[in-house]
Amino acid sequence: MPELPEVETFARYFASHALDQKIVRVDVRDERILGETRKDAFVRKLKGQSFTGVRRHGKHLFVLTTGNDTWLHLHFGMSGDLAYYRDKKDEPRFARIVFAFEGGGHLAFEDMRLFGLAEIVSSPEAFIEDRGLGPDPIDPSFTLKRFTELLEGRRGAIKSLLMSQEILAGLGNLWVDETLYLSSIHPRRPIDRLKKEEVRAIFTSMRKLLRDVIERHSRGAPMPAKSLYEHREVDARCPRCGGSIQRMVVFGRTTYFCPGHQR
DNA sequence: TTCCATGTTCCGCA
DNA sequence: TTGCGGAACATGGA
Repeated sequence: MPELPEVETFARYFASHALDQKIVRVDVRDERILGETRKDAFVRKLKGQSFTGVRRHGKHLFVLTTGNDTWLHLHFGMSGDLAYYRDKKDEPRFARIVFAFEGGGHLAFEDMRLFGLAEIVSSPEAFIEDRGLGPDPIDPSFTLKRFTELLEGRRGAIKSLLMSQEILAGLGNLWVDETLYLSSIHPRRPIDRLKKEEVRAIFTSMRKLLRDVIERHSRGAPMPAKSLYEHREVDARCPRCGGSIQRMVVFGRTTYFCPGHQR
């Protein structure tokens, strides 16, 4: 379940379970999760090291190791997850990489659909630069002014822009829909026809939503009953305006919205 | 059996 | 140059 709030949750999980323990074994169960990286090189870089800290940018997680200039980069694709456990019988079914630590703990990087990626990178900054990723929307330095600048001179549907990682890094299909639902903006609204106060509404709703979802994940709390998330179904009744939830395709993705209040 | 899935990339077309 | 539609990737789950 990996968009920005989920990856932030993974980052915290990683930090609270898997830091400062010597990696005694690296089991790559399916090499396809390594992308272009060769398995022996991957194992050589990590075995005998410890993880010492985590960082996140958008949907990307970076873990610093005691090796010089060695960061583990994880992307969770559509179905990636982390699981820390001591007893081997608790290993997840779709574990693709298992790190075994001195002391008996294990961290599995699981990913049923294999769209995820694990690789070694020299630094998060270099990776972000190479990939051309946009700013992270909950970074303190990301302001309404910067958001407004991102929209300048652009055309097309607002949903497409919010989904584009080179513009803004971290939102995906679910939380873009939720952001626009909260902002009362139609997913296909042309960017150049957004009023100033609508841009502000999107910015505010997006940041509040992302922080709220992270907080809910940390408590294991469900989304509010009035969220679109709980009503992603054609003809469901909109809990905000009583309208009828509809579905369409935008940016190649199934999009739920309420035509009653999203204009 | 068929459709759908929280992501990304590549290609062709306008 | 920008934006968009479609397909591909891999593997379930309903």
